[in-house]
Amino acid sequence: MNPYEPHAIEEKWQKYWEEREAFRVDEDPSKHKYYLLEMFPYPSGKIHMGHVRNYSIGDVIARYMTMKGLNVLHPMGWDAFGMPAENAAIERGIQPATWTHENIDYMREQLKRLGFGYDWRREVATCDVDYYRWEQWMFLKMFEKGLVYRKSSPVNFCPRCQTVLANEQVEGGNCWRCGEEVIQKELTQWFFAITKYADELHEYCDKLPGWPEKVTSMQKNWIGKSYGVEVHFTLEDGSPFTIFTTRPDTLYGVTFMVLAPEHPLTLELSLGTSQEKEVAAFVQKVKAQDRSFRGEISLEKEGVFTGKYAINPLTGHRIPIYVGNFVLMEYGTGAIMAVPAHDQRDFEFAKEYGLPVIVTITPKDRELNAASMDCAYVDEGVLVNSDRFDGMNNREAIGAIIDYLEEKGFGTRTVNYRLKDWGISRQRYWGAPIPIIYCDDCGTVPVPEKDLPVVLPVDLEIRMVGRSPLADHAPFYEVECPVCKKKARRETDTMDTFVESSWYFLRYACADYQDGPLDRKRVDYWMPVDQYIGGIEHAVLHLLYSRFFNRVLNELGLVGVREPFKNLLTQGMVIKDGAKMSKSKGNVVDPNYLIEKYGADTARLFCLFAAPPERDLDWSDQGVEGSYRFLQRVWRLAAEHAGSLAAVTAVDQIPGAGGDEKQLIHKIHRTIMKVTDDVERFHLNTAIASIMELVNMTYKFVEKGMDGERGKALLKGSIEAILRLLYPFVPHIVSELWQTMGGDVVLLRSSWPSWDAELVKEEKVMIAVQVNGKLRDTCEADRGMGEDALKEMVFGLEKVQRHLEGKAVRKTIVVPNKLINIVCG
RNA sequence: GCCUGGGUGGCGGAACAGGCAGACGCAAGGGACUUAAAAUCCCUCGCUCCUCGCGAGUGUACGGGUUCGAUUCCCGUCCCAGGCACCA
Repeated sequence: MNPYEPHAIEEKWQKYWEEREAFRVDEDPSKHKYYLLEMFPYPSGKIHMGHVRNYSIGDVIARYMTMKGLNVLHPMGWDAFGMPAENAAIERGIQPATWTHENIDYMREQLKRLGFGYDWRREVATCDVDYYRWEQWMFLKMFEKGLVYRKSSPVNFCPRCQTVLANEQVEGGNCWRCGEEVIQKELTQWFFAITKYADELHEYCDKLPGWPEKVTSMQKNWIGKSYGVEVHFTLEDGSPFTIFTTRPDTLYGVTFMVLAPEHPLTLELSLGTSQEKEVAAFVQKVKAQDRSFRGEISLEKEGVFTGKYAINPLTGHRIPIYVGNFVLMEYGTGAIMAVPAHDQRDFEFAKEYGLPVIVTITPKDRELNAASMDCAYVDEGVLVNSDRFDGMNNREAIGAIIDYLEEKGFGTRTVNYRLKDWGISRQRYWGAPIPIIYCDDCGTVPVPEKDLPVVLPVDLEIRMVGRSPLADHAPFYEVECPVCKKKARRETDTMDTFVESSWYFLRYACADYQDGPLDRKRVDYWMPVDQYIGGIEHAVLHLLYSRFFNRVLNELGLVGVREPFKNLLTQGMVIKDGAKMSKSKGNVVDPNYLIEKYGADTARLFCLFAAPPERDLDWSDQGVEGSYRFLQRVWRLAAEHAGSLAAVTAVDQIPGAGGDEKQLIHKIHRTIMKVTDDVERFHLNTAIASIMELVNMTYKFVEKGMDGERGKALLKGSIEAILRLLYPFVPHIVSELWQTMGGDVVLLRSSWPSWDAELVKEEKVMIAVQVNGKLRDTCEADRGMGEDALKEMVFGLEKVQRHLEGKAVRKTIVVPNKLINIVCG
């Protein structure tokens, strides 16, 4: 028997797969397709354990689905634009393009050394002109449709990265990438109109049963849909003053109004009043504070009276208008009605400035006293002081009051979203150029389609100056206006790299297509992605952008489906010593080291066995040893008997078999059933555990001595089942052993084993025997034994007798083939 | 504060639909083989108590409830992780 030498066999089989293009796949309408996708990596330099885990899970599913006979698309590519390439350029004087491509080449080799089966013909790198040229094309189409526009607005800016960030890319006031505190800056930039799809994106969250609820609820939360009403108050001169509220049931309790400092009316209202100076000073002061500071929930509520009043359309009351630091311009109308009795924020503000409190909702069990309240009452109750709505439950009142407002023309039912449009301009070099030209005479002119692509020059010096190096590179920005042919200037910002990752999964379907962005026919064959696998960190970023982008492309006629990802699996992080692996923590395990020490199969097996995919994986060096030991055990089992079993025909059932043979047959079939079921549900850790059990039992079978030819045939049947079941997890060692045993490796790749439902059942079953719900004994019985026979047998047991002593049996519960519980007392 | 998850041995984790809690693996302890070590194989392994047995009790964050029976269902509490958060 040869010893298990992972390196030699892994190299051998990787070469074999490569030479035969084993994972090449073509569109074949006669076969069922299965599109399996893992989130593509950023080519940062080398593969880390998170990738190994993600791609190991994916590879199991891809190989399993292939074995089941599906036509499996399993592609890989590179999210290749981004800042680290520029940083490398600044720090080491290497061109971003060179750095990126070198990294890609190295990482591609690493993926191959891990034995992942991809159709490499479909590889895409987003920094290649052949990729981003189509993104520019899409940008132009979106421009035509009004889905992309330019505006000046305060934006999130990271001083370290020297660029703008989308709202989704700010985490608790800090940059999602580098952690630097984000500041606000007024900039003109390009936006994708994702809010036009806010409602649909929200609604479809409930139509994605294949997604973890955690992710859809995070997306819903992010979109932040709230139902309410815009109420038209008026100023004393009769001009309109509209606010948004979700609580029209409290309209009779309004005692003041508050405007956001940025609201255009704020300064206007105070003009000519005694408050003018004070308001102006307040607005100045608030604007000087940065947004993360203003967002602090603990921030003291402050405000100033504007000098003007509004009229409540329901009551006709004259209500003072304030400006306040806690009202946001970006949400609703930038103005609110304040009901201190039933809103905690309003309550705090009212207390601070001595404003009145009017109770309009009372709880069922007590009276509220406006004068003595120490916090707002925000729960359900019955309306009071509310004219015709008195006595109504406040939940019902919401609808009733909205109806009344609409009838009278005082308001309009409205839905508000927290989601903002997606700002995509980045003042960075290493990204896809935005295909726009600015002309003094013609204004903003899109680059004509025939002039695409706008190629990113790859031969300029990269410096850290707070704007794109492209802005200093005349050969790029000096351009003639496509309309009037006069001198014009090209847009020098590039697109957010999340744009590239919003459609790469479509390009895989037709990566070589040259006549357009996507080959509809091929895209239609493969889409949607049947299973998407990646980290939870993209729950709102990438996954929301992709859903938006796919919809746009669907409307452009490029894709047939509305939702791109049918099923989503979010895998957990890889943890060591209680923290995520990171250079700064010094707890990184290098995949190269693992491959060298144990081989790729062991690395894969450990990642899959140590925890279920969705959970965080606690790294354990001893656990890796254990996985290695298991593979050695499998190796010995198969390799040792390969010779003596060469001439034997494998069987997995023997009519009339008994004893150990029967037990093993049963185990083989039950394991096949269990592993199939587990893999379908992504319970890969338990799938491996049950294969281990079968291996253990097969060893025992060998030790007990096989019964001649028949036993050998069964042993071979068991080993073959083990190898087949193990193939998706550890394909190198299995391929080698399969070949050693004289099997056809091509066949192996398409033969997931099936089980015989009859053989899964055991004829003898162990019955748990309980007295008053406590386990007292177990006994063996024939499957399907009648209740009476079973009772007779069980009542005869000594331990049962002992616990029944002196007690009367009240009843007996029998769960067929499982349990009997005798209730006595 | 709100929305998701989650809490099971020394550890990672099992238990699919309410029916033997702790599969599988790691670690630990004991033994076999060996001149020795490694490797391999065998045994023990939730906790407590005792008369050490074919023993008793107890045990899935905590407190209740439903049930013959609850890790699983219901109510309440605590803790941990992630997300959102003056969003009107």
